[in-house]
Amino acid sequence: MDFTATLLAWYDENKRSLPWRNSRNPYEIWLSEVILQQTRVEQGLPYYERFLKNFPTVFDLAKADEDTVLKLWQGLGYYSRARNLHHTAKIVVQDFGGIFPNTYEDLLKLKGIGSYTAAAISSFAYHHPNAVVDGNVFRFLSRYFGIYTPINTGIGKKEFESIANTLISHKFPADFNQAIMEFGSIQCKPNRPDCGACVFVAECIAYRDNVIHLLPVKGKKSAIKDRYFYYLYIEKGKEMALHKRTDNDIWKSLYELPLIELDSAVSMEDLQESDEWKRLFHRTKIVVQSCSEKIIHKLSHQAIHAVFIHLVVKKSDVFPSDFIWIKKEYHHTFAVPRLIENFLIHRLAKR
DNA sequence: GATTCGTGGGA
DNA sequence: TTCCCAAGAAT
Repeated sequence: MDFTATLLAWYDENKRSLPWRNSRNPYEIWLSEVILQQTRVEQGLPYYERFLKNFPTVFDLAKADEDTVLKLWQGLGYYSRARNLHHTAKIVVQDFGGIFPNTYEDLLKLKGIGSYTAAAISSFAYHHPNAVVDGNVFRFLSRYFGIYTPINTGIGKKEFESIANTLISHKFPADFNQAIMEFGSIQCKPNRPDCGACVFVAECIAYRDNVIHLLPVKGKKSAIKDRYFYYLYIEKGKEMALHKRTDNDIWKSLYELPLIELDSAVSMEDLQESDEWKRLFHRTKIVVQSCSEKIIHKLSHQAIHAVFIHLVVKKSDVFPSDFIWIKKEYHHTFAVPRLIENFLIHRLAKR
């Protein structure tokens, strides 16, 4: 058997049953692919079900508020995906009458759709022979062919896409793409794959050379930056303050507690000497109720050192206009980062 | 083209 | 504890 026949035979025997498989609805495929970007199937699956239930069609998604979309996305991370998803839904409805583009090139023009997702939609929905290259495909092909080009470079990406596009079955492009990703995910795993059970072991260059654990090659990752967040849980009667993040930074468009960010860890005394603290509270006498232990929230490239400070202020106190005052019991209707959600649910609920 | 965008699970 | 990394894309 040749490569494709071997792969498709393996897939037929070993494929998982997943809700977006066998769908040829471009909206459902697009939704699943965006949710699954840099996300494990098990983590993304419940989000896929919820999105499809709340937004059965692209028209439903297009007419929703961005805040509603972000709330449904809460906890999944990489929130630009949700904003781009919503933006693209509106484009598809307004410019294309709700019909998705059906070529790789036109799909690539949409926000949130890169080379992988364009290939996925064009092959799964329209059976066009565009090869998907995700992390699973990088790993499998780098080992099978013994390729040491770093996969996280432009050169590497082009090289592997070129190879995948020469391999892809023109008769079964959708099944081929599903199969090669499934194979990388289930059989050609990152750690200690069971090469004795592999249908490609006889031809695998990395196995022959005993370098399975060295492939794929990746360039070094950038350093982790430390940041120091002092979050203010400000109570004013039955209300509390929130703030919406708008900068091009982590958690853009999500809500959070009012924040003082400093460039180092400081004591409560020093915090109250900071310019931002004075700007917020110079005209009022606030009462500091309590202060949490430092919580270290780890992201891919940042470590957030967070402290939550509980304050009580008077009805007459005035604060910046970008503060949003909400009834305390409504906090769960706002999309917030996990760090904030954990505080609101666990710490706050204990009172 | 190197960096930056979250979160959670497993070794 | 720490590190890796998972159906990538935008800048």
